[in-house]
Amino acid sequence: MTRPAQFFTTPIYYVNAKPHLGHAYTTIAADVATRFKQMDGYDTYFLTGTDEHGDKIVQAAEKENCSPKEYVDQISRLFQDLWPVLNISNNQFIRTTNPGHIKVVEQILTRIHDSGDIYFSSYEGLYCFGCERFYQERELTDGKCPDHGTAPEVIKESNYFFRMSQYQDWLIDHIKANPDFIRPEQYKKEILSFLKEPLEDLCISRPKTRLTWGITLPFDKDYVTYVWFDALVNYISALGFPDGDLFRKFWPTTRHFVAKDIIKPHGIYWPIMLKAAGLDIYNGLNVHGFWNVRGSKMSKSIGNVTDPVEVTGEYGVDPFRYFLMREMVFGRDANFTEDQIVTRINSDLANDLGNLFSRVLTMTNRSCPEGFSNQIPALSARETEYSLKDSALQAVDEFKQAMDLCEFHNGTAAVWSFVSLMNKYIDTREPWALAKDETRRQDLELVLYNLVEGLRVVACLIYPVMPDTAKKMQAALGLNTDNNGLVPLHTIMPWGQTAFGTGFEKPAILFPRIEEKPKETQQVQAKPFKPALKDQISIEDFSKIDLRTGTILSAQKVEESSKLLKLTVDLGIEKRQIIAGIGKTYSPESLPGKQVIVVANLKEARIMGEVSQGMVLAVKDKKKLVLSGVESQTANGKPVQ
RNA sequence: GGCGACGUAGCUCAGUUGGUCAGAGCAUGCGGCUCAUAUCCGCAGAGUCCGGGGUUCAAAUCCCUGCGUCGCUACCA
Repeated sequence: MTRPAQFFTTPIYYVNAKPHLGHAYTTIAADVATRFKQMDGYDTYFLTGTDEHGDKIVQAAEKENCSPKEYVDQISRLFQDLWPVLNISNNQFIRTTNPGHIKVVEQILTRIHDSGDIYFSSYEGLYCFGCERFYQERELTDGKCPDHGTAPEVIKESNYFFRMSQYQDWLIDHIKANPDFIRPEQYKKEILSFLKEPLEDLCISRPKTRLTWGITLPFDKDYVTYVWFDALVNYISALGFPDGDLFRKFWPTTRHFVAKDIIKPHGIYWPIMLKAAGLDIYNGLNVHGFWNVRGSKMSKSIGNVTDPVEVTGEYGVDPFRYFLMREMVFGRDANFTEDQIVTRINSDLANDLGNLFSRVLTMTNRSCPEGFSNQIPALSARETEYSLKDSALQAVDEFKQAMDLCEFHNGTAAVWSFVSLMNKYIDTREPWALAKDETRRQDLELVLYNLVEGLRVVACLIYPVMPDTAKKMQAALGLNTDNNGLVPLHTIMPWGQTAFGTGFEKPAILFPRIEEKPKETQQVQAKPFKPALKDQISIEDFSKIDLRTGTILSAQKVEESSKLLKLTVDLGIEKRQIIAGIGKTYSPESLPGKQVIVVANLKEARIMGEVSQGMVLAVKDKKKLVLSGVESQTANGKPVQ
């Protein structure tokens, strides 16, 4: 009998920054799903990798004084090195700079080009050669490039476009006909609502005069492909499209794990690309939410970008994986704080499971140093009264049901309900009392046997989330761990697999408690995961900025704008018109008379059709912008040092 | 401004298709046990399920509206 197949992927991560918590979560989730499916008898394949082309990479490489290839090698290495640390069991790590991948991208492009869904279209635009980019007319200042002060040239640029609109109705039908195509439900709704608007064709190329770090179009050597075909095709190139064994076996079973920010490319562009290329559509998309850190979205400027390497170093891999799976409702956003991870580790792992493991094995070791005697089955008359079997069975069922739906929080919760039940069971049966009464020797053994059996079930179920701990527990329980902790789901349940006549070692501590919580809090504040500041600049850099005092003379709303105000500012020597995005915090009437600090030598810009000759300084606090002024009234136009 | 969410006990949040849905964990208080990593077990708190309106025999759960928070985006020089 052949085993059913299951293919899981993570997105290929863009190598413009080192891995953070979000990357770790997606990858761990996919890993947990993979390990679960393996338990459930599936033949799995698990793919992750890095996305390495594009303009941003070229720029980043220039900054680092190295070639794009050297740069992407370096960052991609960080990802490749992280996964073993997090116990990720991926079968392959794909890079979009791999020759094999590039070849498949060319094939797909050729197919779709041949079938007529890629067309060439030229358009005229205003192009500034200095900036190497097109400008909209409203972006220009007096018809000139705001950066270079030169008139942009009207040039005709042509690009390749992917005709998506004709597949729109097909996609809507496909999504509706396959309820599992996009999960959870809320994201399916979101995609369908996107699809209510007509789809525009997708620009899929860049001329080599503008971008060289990419894959050359097979049908036009002067162009490289841009983002979509380059990146998404990794999912099939990794499997050896078009005729690899892996491709045939796994492709139809694909489930992609993605974060909610990239559902559009995955939920719309990708299926349409596949359809246009005449390929099977992947099976489905599992969409998860974002991790906020300490209450706000991860961002470099807030300084809360969380490094999974640091967290793992602090708390260990398994606790980290457990926390991520237990705390986030798959699909929704969740919050990550030191306090919460410490609480989870202490209460769920150390107190509930770790302590249970310890107390059961210590008692068993003491009461039955030679192991259980095999008279226990004879006690079947009392089995119902004493058994944990039904609860264990329920835990296994609920676990399986939840894990199948990627409801990892519910899966772990089901296991922990059982753990909690075992703790209650001990309280009720009072094995320490039984141990003092020789006449109740058999009752004692039965109670302990049931508990050891219960631990065995738990040790098997936690494998997808905490593979190391699963193995450790199984070893302590005298089970075979040749398969590194993986025990087939259907073999867990026959109750009574614990061997007779073999004693147990005194157990090691599974999860040490993290003590001194107040101290922890202090440490967190004293040592943020990452410094919040931008790179250092020299005094020369700073002196280039000409800051002056100025007084707002008048202010009015910019029409059709929600937060832009048009200010007239007296700089002493001259008056300036400045457009400022402070309309959410300040009303126009409240501004005249206020003295502010102005960046006086900022290039002119045109915003919403209005000229802006400078910028007023303001402090950004969440969405609020608070103007920065001077401590006491001064003359206008004075330099700020 | 547009699009999308979210607003449930002190805190963090569960509550797919409306009728034991008023819940869990943590924190707090009291009580119990002593096998165990000072762990475990039991009990308690009375929270207008953001406000208002509507649909319904019945709504935290559906519809409308108001307020608040957040994300994306547009116009953050």
